[in-house]
Amino acid sequence: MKQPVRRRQPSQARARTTQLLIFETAARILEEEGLERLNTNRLAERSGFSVGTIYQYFANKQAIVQALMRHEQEKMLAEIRKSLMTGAIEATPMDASPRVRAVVRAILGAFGGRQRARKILIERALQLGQHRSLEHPLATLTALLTSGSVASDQGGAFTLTEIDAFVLTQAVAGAIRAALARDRRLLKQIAFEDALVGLIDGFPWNRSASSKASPSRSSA
Amino acid sequence: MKQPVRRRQPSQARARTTQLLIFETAARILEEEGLERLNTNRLAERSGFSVGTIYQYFANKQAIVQALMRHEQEKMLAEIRKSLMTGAIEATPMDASPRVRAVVRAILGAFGGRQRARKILIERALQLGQHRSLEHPLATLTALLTSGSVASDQGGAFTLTEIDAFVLTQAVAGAIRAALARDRRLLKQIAFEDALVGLIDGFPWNRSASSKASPSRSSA
Amino acid sequence: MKQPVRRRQPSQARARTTQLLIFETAARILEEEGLERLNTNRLAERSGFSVGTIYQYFANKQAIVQALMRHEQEKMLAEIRKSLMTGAIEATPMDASPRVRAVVRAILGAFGGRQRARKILIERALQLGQHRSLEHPLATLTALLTSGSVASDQGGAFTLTEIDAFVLTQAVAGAIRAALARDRRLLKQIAFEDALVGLIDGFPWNRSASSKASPSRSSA
Amino acid sequence: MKQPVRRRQPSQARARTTQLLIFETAARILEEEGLERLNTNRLAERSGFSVGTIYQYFANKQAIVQALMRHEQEKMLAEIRKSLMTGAIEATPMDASPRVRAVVRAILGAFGGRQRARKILIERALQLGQHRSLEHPLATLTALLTSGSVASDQGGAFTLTEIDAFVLTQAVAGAIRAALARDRRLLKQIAFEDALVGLIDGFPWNRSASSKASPSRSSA
DNA sequence: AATGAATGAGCCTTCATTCAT
DNA sequence: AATGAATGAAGGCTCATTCAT
Repeated sequence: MKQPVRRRQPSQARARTTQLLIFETAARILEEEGLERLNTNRLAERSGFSVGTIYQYFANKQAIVQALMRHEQEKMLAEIRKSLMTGAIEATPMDASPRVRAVVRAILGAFGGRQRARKILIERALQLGQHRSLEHPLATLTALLTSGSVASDQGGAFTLTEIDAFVLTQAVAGAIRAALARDRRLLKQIAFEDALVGLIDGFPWNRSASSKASPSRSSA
Repeated sequence: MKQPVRRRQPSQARARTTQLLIFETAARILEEEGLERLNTNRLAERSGFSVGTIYQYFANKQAIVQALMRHEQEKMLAEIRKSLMTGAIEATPMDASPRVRAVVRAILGAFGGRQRARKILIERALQLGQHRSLEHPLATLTALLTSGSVASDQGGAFTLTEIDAFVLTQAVAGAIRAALARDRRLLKQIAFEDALVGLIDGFPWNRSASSKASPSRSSA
Repeated sequence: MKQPVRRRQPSQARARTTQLLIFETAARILEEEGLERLNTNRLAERSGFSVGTIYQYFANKQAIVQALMRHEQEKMLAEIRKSLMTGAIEATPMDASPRVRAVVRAILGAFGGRQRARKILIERALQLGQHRSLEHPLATLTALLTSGSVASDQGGAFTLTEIDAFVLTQAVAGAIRAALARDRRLLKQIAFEDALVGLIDGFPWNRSASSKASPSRSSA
Repeated sequence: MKQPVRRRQPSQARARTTQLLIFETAARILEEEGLERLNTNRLAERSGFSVGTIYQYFANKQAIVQALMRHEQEKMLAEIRKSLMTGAIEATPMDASPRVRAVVRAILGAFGGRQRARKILIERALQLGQHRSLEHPLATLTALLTSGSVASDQGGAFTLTEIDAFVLTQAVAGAIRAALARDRRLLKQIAFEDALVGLIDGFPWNRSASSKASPSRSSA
């Protein structure tokens, strides 16, 4: 209904900080009070900024939620990227592939661990038919996985076929989504993390790297 | 401030019709426009009744949604009951157990096939912590399954243990819930129906009856 | 369902003005149209502000009425305080104590002379069981009367015992309340004012200043 | 706004009963739930009649309240009349004039002892500027008192001047009204009744009948 | 005579958004 | 850049009143 007003492209450091604080506040409200209580006045109140300021950065309420979603996805991707590059975490003893676990942790720890907020944002994105934007980080992850820049735990670099990468990422995303839909506390349980690690770790990509596929799986 | 006002228990035929029309309209709005657009004014507008009339049947907005949920559940249960009693549907050729398929169809066809509405209502019930009320129809179904009144396709009556019935019903409900969470169009695909039929049909209940492996399947 | 929302503490000059204008309008509606017509829409209409603005200052309708009551009481108290300090008014010839008359005028002139509004507000406060808050200004007045800071017309400062002050203030309040209950036009008649002045003036407190009259009282 | 619809003049016994039951219910609601809760739907619910029936007897809500007021006043007058005629009550020992006490009791007992309802009705009548209708029963009482048909306790019949009757009735009405305004529980206290009896009994009418006026009063 | 389903104006309240400062 | 007072559309709900049965 409104002509889209050009919003300030935050270039200054302060401006960027302001935006981050708004995101942080919004996520907190979502997590603690729910979607219904996320209104611009409350956001202004809890963030310490005035409504006016908020509207200096976002065209409208919807834009806030969408930008928050994108922001969290980007944070998650950055974490995953880092994990893939370094793979350096305190590995659980007997852990087949610490790098895989690092990725899983990055995914599960996304949205600052705020699972209620995560659920709400995903739900909302689906509602608005933004399946695409939901898949975007997955696509990026897929690109990473297939780019050949990933070092295997056995020392050699390896790549996934696109199909394999797709299936793998969708499977992980699906499991998380289902857990959110059923009981979001699942995401904080180590058994759930283990299951995901197992899922990824058991995937043929590792095996194919070591050139020995699991027979039981191939017969499945 | 207000004490919950007793609402008219519709006794006249007209009143009952009105209530059903309100339900129908609410479900339609849920399906076509979403939860956010389900407000009393819109409901009045689309149903053709005035707001006042609506409030003669429901104490408040929340009560409408809850009553709708209960109503749909009851309709579903009635359908299931009927299917279990007669089992007479146009069986798909090669169908092992037409009765099972009838039940599955009743479940999948519940909510008038309005899967978005179904999803919203389930979501909301879970949000309100009404896991109990969600399980109520399943419990009833369980009772039916364990009551011994169900005639097997092989001619003899048989019963499920409570545990088995619980697992079976929860499994079906879980599959449906997951499908709703992921892509509600799934529920309309024959493959999904087949999978559910397979799930139920393959369940040990049949086997235990003939105490060997399922003959119905081997005959399929 | 709602937790009481903190309303803006008006800090800017404009905000304060707005609040006063809302009070003024509310009082006018009460006086001219009665309690039943005091609704937020009408208040918005007559004040020239929007409903939204009104709700930026008051949590709900009830809060408006209560705040108005408190506001009028405070105005009255301020007037009384001033009268007690200066006592300088154009004294009616033969007037024993111009200061007393000033106080009486402050009391009678309270609520901007809007006696219908005054009656409604008092009635309502009593209905809500807020006898306490009704007595608060009287208590303050009592404190003033017993604080010793009041200069007598005969030159010496004097004080009332708490009991005497209580009786005196209650008597005045009672007379006014009764007049409001019977015929609020009474409050505008000079004879009524005279009667109150006589009541106060004839009260032993003056006499005790001249160190004769009832010794038992002065010793109290 | 509406053309005044002719309402049924209740001629049948049942109709009269219906009307009385409506009155009774309205009074009860007023007493127990207050003016705000006196709405036609509630009235229908509590009386057991349908709204439609109520509207068969009263043109609108206002008419109900007014008719109730009139009805209660008439009941009170009838009681007074009876008291004046017979004077036969179980007289308290030492009671100067049992007839006077009977009248006082009739007045205080009016409205079925429902003082909250009484206060509301009086308040409302005043609000609507119906001072006239409020005075009507008093005028009738005055007429009774001046009609010479009242037998004195000393045996001879006597009469009041119109002025005296006016003052007397207004005084009593005023005391009651003030008591209602301040604390309606007063009306149920025997001391209050005593005070009224004393007021009436001490009035010169009795004395003048016995041709000895009270000296203290003449000096007043 | 009686019923009660239906009506809808009107009230309270919230919140996204604007704009003067 | 930031503020926050002001706006008003929109939504929940009540209740006096009508009318078909």
